[in-house]
Amino acid sequence: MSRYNARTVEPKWQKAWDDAQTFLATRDEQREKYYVLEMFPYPSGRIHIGHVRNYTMGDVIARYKSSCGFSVLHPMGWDAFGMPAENAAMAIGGHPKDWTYGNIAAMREQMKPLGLSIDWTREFATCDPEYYGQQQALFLDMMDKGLVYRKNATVNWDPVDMTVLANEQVIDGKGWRSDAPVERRDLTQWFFKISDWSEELLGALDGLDNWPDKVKLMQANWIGKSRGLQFGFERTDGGAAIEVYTTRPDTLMGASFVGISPDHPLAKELEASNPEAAAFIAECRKGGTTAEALETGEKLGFDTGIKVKHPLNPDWELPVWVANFILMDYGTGAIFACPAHDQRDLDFCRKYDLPVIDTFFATDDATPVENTAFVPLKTEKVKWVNHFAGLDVATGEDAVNTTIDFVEKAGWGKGVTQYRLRDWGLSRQRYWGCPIPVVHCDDCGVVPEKKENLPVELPVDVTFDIPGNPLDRHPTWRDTPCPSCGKAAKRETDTMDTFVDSSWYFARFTSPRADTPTDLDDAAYWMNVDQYIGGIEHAILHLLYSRFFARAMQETGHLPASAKEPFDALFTQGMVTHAIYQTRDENNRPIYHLPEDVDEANATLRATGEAVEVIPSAKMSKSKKNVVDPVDIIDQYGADTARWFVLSDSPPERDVEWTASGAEASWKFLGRVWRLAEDLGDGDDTDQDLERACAIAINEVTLGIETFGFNKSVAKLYEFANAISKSKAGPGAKRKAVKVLAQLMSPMTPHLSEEIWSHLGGEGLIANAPWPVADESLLVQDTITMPIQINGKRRAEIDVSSEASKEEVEKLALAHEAVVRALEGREPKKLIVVPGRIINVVI
RNA sequence: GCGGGCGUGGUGGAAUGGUAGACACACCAGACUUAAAAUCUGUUGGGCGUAUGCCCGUGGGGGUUCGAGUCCCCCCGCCCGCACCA
Repeated sequence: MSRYNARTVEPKWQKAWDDAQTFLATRDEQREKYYVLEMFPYPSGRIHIGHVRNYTMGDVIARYKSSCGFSVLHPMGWDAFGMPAENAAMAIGGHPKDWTYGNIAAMREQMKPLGLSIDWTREFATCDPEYYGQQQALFLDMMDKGLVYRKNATVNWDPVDMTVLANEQVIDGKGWRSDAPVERRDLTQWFFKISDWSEELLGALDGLDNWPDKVKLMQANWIGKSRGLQFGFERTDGGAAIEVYTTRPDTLMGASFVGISPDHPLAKELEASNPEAAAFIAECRKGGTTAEALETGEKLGFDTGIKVKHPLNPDWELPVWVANFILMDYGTGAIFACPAHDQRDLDFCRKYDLPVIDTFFATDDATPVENTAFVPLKTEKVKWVNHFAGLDVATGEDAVNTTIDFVEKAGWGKGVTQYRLRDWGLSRQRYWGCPIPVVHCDDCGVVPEKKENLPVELPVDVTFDIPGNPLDRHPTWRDTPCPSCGKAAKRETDTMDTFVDSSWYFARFTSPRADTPTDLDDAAYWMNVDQYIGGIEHAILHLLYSRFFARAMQETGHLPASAKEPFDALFTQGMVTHAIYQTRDENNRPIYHLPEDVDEANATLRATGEAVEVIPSAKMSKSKKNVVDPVDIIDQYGADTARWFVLSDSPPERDVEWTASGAEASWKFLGRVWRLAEDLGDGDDTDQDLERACAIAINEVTLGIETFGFNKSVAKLYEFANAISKSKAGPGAKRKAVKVLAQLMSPMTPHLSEEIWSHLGGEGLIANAPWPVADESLLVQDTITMPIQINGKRRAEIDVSSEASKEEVEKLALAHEAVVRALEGREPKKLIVVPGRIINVVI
């Protein structure tokens, strides 16, 4: 008996697939196409076990669909621009380009042994000039269609390094390198007009039937459509009225002050004239730009001394405050605060001693608000106090609508639909990205580069020894003649957000070498992506931007109308986690230990026997040392084991914890399957039970794959393998069953399956064999077992004919000993029979 | 802070509102072996009971239902996102 040797078997079959060009995607109008795509990786340099999970899932789908007769496209590429390459250049020297391409080569070598069914002829990296040149062409077309514009926007500014920082580089409000407090600063930047598509992007979510509800909900909330009231507060000093937008106009009688953003025009006016205001606003500009920083930071206010009149009572004056938590980007940048029904407003009013006025109460409790705002659901009925449109008891929803109608009739405000979605700022003041292909000319203004001059390539002779954007200080690259008038002009030195790169790569895969962004015929054949797979962390930005880009590409003639929604089905997979092992030093600080240094069973260090603390299931992180390297796993057990393990146990959308014992168990199982096949004889014998087990396995494994229940498919395959090993059937029947087993396992463990297939004399490659079909006639059962509940608790079960009528089942149930005993001669209060399912006798 | 999700034995998990714990890990027992490994067989949610069996049990509390892990409300914990990380 020879042991299955993955180390020799796996490369053998990978070569066989390569030689046969098994995974080459070809346009075949005779066959239905299937495009499966996993979110492409950032080339960090090492593949991560999370990559293995992601790509294995896609590979299962791709191989399965291929067996089902589809013409499959399953490509791979690299999301290769971004900050880490520049950081590496700063930290260890060298060039971002060399670092990136070196990493790509290394990762490709680590990925290939996984045996993924990828068409590697379509591979590209977003930092290839061939790719980003087409992206520049696309950008120019979008410019032409008015989808791009420039305006001022706020960035994180490091006053010591004199450079723009990404949010990630701001730690507790300080620059990550300089440790200097970060300031907010305005720059002129490029924007995509995604907000024009708010309604379209929101409405079209309804059609995405094969997207997770949670993702659609997150996107809908992100777009944030709301209906509210916009009106002006007149100033007592005769200055321009302050326009506010509110989604709760019904609470206007509870207004306590008017608040404006530090970036509001009025605030800027005060900044120029009032030193105190200027000092406060300067204070507000400290710290990072994230919504999280703004909303979790201390709420600060400044009383401007300006007063406005309440629109319903000219004698009622409200103070105007500048408040640091009001965003200029949303609504009008000004609000009125109603502290009784908004916790943030309440906290602010208590802090600055501003009035709190209740406008409604719960229907059964009229306790005035103290330190907890009363914020019922908008659908809940509440009792109003002194509502100006005469409301008594009504829901918040009704109150809002009634109020807007009232105000519109009275003529001092209007109902307005707002979206929270902001335009997409794509400018980055960094080197390692796609250059924005425009030129700034003193005479002509902003001039698009000519298409024949694309790609605008990044210069290679740059250094990263000083902070800032090397493009900015590269005269020979920056200085260029104006494409329009030919006079000396300067290139735009901003590069594009890397989200731009990933917003259309899926379309490029349909014709990766085309000399236009896409080839419309290829795009029409391959688009849409039938199944997209990636992490939930991309639920909003990447997926929303891609949906926007698909529409923009349609407007600019690069995608057919049918590809408006680029991803027909989306699946968001969980992370691979691992326990953290730690001991403590004399100061009780944790010391982390690598998994291989720990005896898992006893939770002790192998070297010393010292006990370790085990923190289960944490995100893998190098600093916590809880990382397993897929390369080591493949070396030790082979790719099939790694693939089988990441598909086992945990449902794909949930996190899976990597354990050494689990990997070991997967490896043992695959060995068992090989031994099942190895010494099989042959014959004409058949076995009814095994045939039935085959039919059940085919149906259930297939269902599992179709519904992303890979863990369930795996469990069914265990059952099926167990059934075969326990079966007393003859060699002919067993041989047939094992061939089906190999086929059903082939999307998950393709190498082992090929080996078994060829060993058992299967025809050609199993990768090309058609997916097995269950003999439905074997699945029909004569009798079924039904549980009997008494008052909802299971007390007995009966076997009934699968064709028995409801009445017959009732009769049988009532005659059952346990039921008779429980009834004690009484009639049941109720008798529920769910055919084929359950019987419940209520006494 | 806001938006979204998750929580089931010692562990990973299974369960169209219908027998909670499939399948696997781990543990324990047995077979094989001089021995170990490997392999094979069997037991295993907790409690009570000689036993037919009974009680408890899906993060905590409440509700809807003949019936709730599943639906609703409140709370706790953890995870993801928050627009310049990818």
